[in-house]
Amino acid sequence: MRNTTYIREIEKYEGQVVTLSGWLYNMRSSGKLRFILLRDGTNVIQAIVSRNDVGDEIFNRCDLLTQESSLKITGLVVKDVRSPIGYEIQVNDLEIVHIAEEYPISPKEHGTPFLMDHRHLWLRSSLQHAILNIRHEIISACRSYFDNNGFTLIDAPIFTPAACEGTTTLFETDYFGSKAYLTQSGQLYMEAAAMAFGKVYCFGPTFRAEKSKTRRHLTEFWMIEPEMAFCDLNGDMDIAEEFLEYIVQRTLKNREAELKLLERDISKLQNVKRPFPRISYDEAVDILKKSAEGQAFEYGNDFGGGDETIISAAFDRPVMVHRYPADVKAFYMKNDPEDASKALCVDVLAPEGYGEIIGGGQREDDYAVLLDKIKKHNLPVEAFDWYLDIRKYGSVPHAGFGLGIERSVAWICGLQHIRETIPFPRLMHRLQP
RNA sequence: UCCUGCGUAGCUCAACUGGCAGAGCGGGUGACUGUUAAUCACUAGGUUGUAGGUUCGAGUCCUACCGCAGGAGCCA
Repeated sequence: MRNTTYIREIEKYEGQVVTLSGWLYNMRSSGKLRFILLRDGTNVIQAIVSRNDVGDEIFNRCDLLTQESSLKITGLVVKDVRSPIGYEIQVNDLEIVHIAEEYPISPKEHGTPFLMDHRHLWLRSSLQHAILNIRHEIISACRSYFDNNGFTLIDAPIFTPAACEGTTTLFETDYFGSKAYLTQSGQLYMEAAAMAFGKVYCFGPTFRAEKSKTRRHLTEFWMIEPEMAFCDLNGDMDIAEEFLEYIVQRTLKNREAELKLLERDISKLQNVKRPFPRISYDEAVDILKKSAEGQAFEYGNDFGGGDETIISAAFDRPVMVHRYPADVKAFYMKNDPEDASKALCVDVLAPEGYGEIIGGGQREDDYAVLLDKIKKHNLPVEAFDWYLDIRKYGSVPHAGFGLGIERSVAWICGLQHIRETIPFPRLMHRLQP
């Protein structure tokens, strides 16, 4: 058993009799007519059942149908200007596959906690369907970009023996009697892989046990992390902006219908073209100091969510902020040779207040300096033996970055909250479904 | 962890200063041959988050707890 006809390509079948399989999205009745909205995962189409055409037995079957019941409809595909998709089905036959119990999600308003409790059903709704289709497009574009530019996919492990960045809280698990942690970045492994393959990337889930309750945080999210040997900070920024331009422009091209359904202001995305502005941390602080709300900012700190919004509001496309104070950045960042207090790092801030979507930079490639940094951060040196080895056997300048998939999806879709950008979100207060 | 707010029908919400527990949607029954979140009529549906307290009387006031939402810190 296999479907051959989907609503997405219904225009190919105009004037023909087809069988569609799907679920009842909604039904209206009018005397001896039944209007069935059939959803098949690719789109929704209206099917008209007339008592005079199908006879009493098939017609009465319609009245057994409940919202989200599964069914097969056979009928003639006809053009109709009243239809949102231009076509409808005049039904000859209707087969019920399963009568659904009373469906909890009605076509009217619901609150997010209720919908999240029913996330496994909420996925069937049109807006969620659009968001996850765009997520699929973005992930597909990310992979295409790296695959087409000479990068090799190298999967990083999920279980790790120690923190990549000492500051963040990790999820701890029992690993045959010893401790293991869920990864918060594949980067260290990508550095090793870059020395073997030149240009590599990994794409996988990432875990943060921070008790963050904001619209920008998940405890489990997906990150794509490229790493390049023989690459400095400028080369890193070149790749980051070309990469971002590619995924945004490809999504615009292939997912116009979904973006329209989400009422996304497309013009904001059309601006996402190279070159992106590149400003230093010091210049970003100047922007803050000139703004009304940012004057309280203390030089030397990392930017908070509100600070990032002010900085990004000064530009009409993503802005790359480089050379933060080394003290607020991770131990593996290389210091700027022209100003040792700064790190050769870059954060890409999305427009419209969506915050940091990319973080990256040039890595420390000197053995002695890196060892010193590990010690200064109070990290266990033994756990980083293998990582230090990379600096012992043909060390080279190298750089990379990580892009947060969900924050990117939220930005491109124009969503208020990150939780709808992933099929089954994991939040501080949500592990179900 | 801290700050703020919210818990009333399946869902979304009302209920004045403490005075009979309400509506819309959804469900059920019926009407309707072009409906677009269809419409119309009828109908069922409640331990007001939990436990105490104040009061003649608590959805409403007080205390504690539980759950949830937003924000801060931290980060992608």
